[in-house]
Amino acid sequence: MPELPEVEIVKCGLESLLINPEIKSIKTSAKKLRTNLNKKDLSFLKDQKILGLKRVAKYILFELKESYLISHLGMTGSWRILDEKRKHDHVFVYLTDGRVLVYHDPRRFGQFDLVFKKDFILDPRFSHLGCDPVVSENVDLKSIYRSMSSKKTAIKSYIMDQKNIVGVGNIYANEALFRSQIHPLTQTCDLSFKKFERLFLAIKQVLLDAIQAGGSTISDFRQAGGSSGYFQNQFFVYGRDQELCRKCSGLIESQPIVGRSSFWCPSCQPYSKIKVRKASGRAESTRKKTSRTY
DNA sequence: ACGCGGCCCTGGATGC
DNA sequence: TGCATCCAGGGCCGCG
Repeated sequence: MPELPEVEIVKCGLESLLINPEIKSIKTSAKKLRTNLNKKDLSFLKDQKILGLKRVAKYILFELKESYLISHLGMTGSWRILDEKRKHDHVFVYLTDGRVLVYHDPRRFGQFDLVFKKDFILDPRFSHLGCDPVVSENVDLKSIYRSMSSKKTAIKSYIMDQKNIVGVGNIYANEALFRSQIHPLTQTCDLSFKKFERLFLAIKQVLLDAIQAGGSTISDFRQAGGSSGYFQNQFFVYGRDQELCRKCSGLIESQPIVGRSSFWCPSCQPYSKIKVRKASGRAESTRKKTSRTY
């Protein structure tokens, strides 16, 4: 299930496969993906040179002269150079060097689109994205924290919302919360700045570690080219319900949070509401100090 | 305005 | 063995 690390790895894999490539034509299967290229797009894409690849959040962008061919892997999307046709192959990119790049997606949650560069900035999919913990420099944590504190939702759901922080899906949200010792149900308004800062660093680190390990391979994810990642061997909590915590040997617990399976260690991630509350005078002074310090 | 549940979709696991 | 049911989840939509 591709989150930021997996998408980054697929993008890098595609970069290495596509040296000086030119699209001859693109064909699609009749099956519906979440969004498909239409006939007009397909005719526009003929004879276009691929100038480069970018990753924006969990999207892969094939940079063309005036436009971007957008690919989102959804849950089970993958790219490979066509060897033999397989069930669930949906998009075939015929290159002028004779090779065929093929997009495979059993669950068909993937998306394709063509967006002109001039329209890119206004595209609602890209205009509301939060910061990218892996590539953004000088992230203004204070301002994210201010906006977060005014909301009331489970922190896990908050960090998975691409409007807030991009690239974090269910696996890495669980793992980052474990690393920063925060219970996933903690309300955003109850989290201190210090804990949020710790969480943000944990998110960044877990994403970087996963990239380093080649991503996580759970059932469907494959790198461009087909090899597996091995970050799944380093999970502390994800998918480990009722197993022993690798840190304290307590039992990992699990429960859906906002519709997504969530895992935590109750002793490493105690659920508490410790925060500097705004109501009291004492809290107010601490709050002032907080905003000065950070 | 914002938070949350439902939905899309298929393959694998589980239950009977 | 074979069929039915459930579960996984990224992002969009609609409801309260």
